[in-house]
Amino acid sequence: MNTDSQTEITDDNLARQRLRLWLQMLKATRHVEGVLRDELRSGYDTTLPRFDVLATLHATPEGMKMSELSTHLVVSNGNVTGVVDRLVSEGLAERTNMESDRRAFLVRITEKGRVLMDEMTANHLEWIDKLFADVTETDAARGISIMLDIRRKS
Amino acid sequence: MNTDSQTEITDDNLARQRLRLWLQMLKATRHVEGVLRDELRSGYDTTLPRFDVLATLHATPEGMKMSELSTHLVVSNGNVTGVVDRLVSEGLAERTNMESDRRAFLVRITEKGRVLMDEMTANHLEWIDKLFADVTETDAARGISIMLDIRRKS
DNA sequence: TTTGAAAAATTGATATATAAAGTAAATTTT
DNA sequence: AAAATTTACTTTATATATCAATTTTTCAAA
Repeated sequence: MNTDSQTEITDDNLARQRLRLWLQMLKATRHVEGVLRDELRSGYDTTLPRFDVLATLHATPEGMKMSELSTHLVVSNGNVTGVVDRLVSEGLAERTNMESDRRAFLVRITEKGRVLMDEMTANHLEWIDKLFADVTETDAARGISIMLDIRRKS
Repeated sequence: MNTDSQTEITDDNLARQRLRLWLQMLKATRHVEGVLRDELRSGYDTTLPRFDVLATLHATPEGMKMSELSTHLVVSNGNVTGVVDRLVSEGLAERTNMESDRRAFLVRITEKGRVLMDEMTANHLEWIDKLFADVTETDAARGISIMLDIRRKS
């Protein structure tokens, strides 16, 4: 048991510093999402969730299961169902039945989706590069490490 | 104009590293939000957006305008309207007309809200402290600095 | 001081999101 | 192998979110 008052104060300060980091993460994330959302809407008439799913499929041309998509994007299962529904109706993605497991679907990007994403991902990289212009390579590496540390917990 | 091929490769690597940071920020943020959401629902039968607004009001007992709330939380104006509506109907927040500007409202936490938040914020600090347990004080400071750098852009 | 533009909120339409319940298929248990 | 679980996904209900349009007020300029 920790009964040392100096240590308690130190622990409390650390906790508050961690809280500050969390609040700043939230603000920064929402800020970036806002900019990306504007670019996607004005330039491509699409939304961030659709882009996120399609970008994932673009990076994995062999396709993914619905559950793999939701795990990768850290969103709920039902959420992915709806977004993929719209992508399919727009002809940008396709659902294929899996012969190995008839409960599951293999979701894949279509040729139309691939062509679109070839262009969009290049722009996306530029948007991020501008937004993160003040972040050095060292800081980026450190930031990535911190984010991984956070996600490792519970 | 940059025509040096070595520099181009370096720039490209940096851009890709920044993109990696962004993707990890998104994942970490969603992970933490998921944990907080679960705690708030199971422990207090409330939601993350409601908590975020109420926590802001709790930290500013003199109250804030709707637009100040939305700016602070980096969400849209219409969004805040709805969340505050529910907080008011639950008796946790109140709207007051501003004599200085009849277009605006002053939103304040109620006594009932304050009592509730006194307890919730303490728990919230603990949840974050656990989730960020692997983040040292130095890393937290660096992380905060990185987040501020990002938000300063555009 | 009247006109015009900007600011503060709300509203309505649409798209996300989650949670919980439900369906169907695959696995594990007994 | 029949029963109980688990897994993969969808569906429904509800709560966020954004955007665009609208209302009301304020502010600035002619």
